[in-house]
Amino acid sequence: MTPQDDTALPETSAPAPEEEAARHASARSARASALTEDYVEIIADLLEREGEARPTDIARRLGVAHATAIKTIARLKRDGLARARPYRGVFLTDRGWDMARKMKARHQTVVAFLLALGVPAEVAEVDAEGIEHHVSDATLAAFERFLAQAARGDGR
Amino acid sequence: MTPQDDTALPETSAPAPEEEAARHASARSARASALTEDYVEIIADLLEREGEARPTDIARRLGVAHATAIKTIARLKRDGLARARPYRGVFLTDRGWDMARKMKARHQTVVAFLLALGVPAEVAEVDAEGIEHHVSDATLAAFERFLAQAARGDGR
DNA sequence: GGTTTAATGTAGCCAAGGCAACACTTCGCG
DNA sequence: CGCGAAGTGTTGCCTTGGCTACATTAAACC
Repeated sequence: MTPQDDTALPETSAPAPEEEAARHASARSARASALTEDYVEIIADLLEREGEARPTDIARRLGVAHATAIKTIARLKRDGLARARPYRGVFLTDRGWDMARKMKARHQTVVAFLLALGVPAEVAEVDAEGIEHHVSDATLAAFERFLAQAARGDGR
Repeated sequence: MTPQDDTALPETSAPAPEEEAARHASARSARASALTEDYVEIIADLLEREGEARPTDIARRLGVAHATAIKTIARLKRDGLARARPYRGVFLTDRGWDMARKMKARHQTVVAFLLALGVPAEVAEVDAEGIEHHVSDATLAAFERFLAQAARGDGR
């Protein structure tokens, strides 16, 4: 109940009301797509690795009950990202594949970036799972610049 | 159905099932706390800046209807993060202030880090809003190391 | 002091994303 | 070929986090 922390910080300037609202709206929307992106990414991975994506495997990978996965898959179908026929596995539409490719690249970049920063591998994987959905193209590009530079020998 | 995974592709290695599920569970739970953290952060900011935090202002900052804010505030109360009496504004408990301080520091670090990486200011603000909720202590520490190093003159 | 206006609160609706319980297909194996 | 196990699908329930519409309270201004 006591602020007490007014420790002479450079006092961030007062927020511009509309802009802050817009930022939060944007973060909310990213949060909303995050699950969809996870599903698509996992389905793509299963299709590539195993040749098929079964609801139970998807659920297992996500740590969720199979009923939940099936319900979400229905939404993916409704939204034109996946196709599926009863008992026949799940497939991606072209749009689904596009999203999957994008997310896979993004995931790899984020993980590589965190590792390059010195974050322990297990932590990097966990954090990347959350961060990847909130990284804009501009920030992703900055990550890549950093990686390229680090690869060039850190010297710059 | 065909394993075929012996091919020694440089491809990311097959996921460890339980671990991946745990990672996703972790990301889901971070997603769930994100909203709470945003509310607490904003309430703290309003209290420090204006001396009071009114539901309408909170709602405006978040870009949601006031009814939504009020409902969420009730949840914060239920969870022991805030206190509020009808028509008397919202206050934070000690736990609420703890969370607020943590999130504020985290936010500032993430923004500073992105800026240092060369991300444009507006983008950094937007991305930070999403990223800050998914950055573990270890990763935050890595961000701080980077900042310190950059401050020391980039050369290292 | 009464009236208008702004803020606050309440109610009811919706979609998402969880779950458990139950029913129905498929498929592998004896 | 049949049967049982594993996978799939359905149902109904819960909580969150949005919304609108309406009711109520507090504050501001004659």
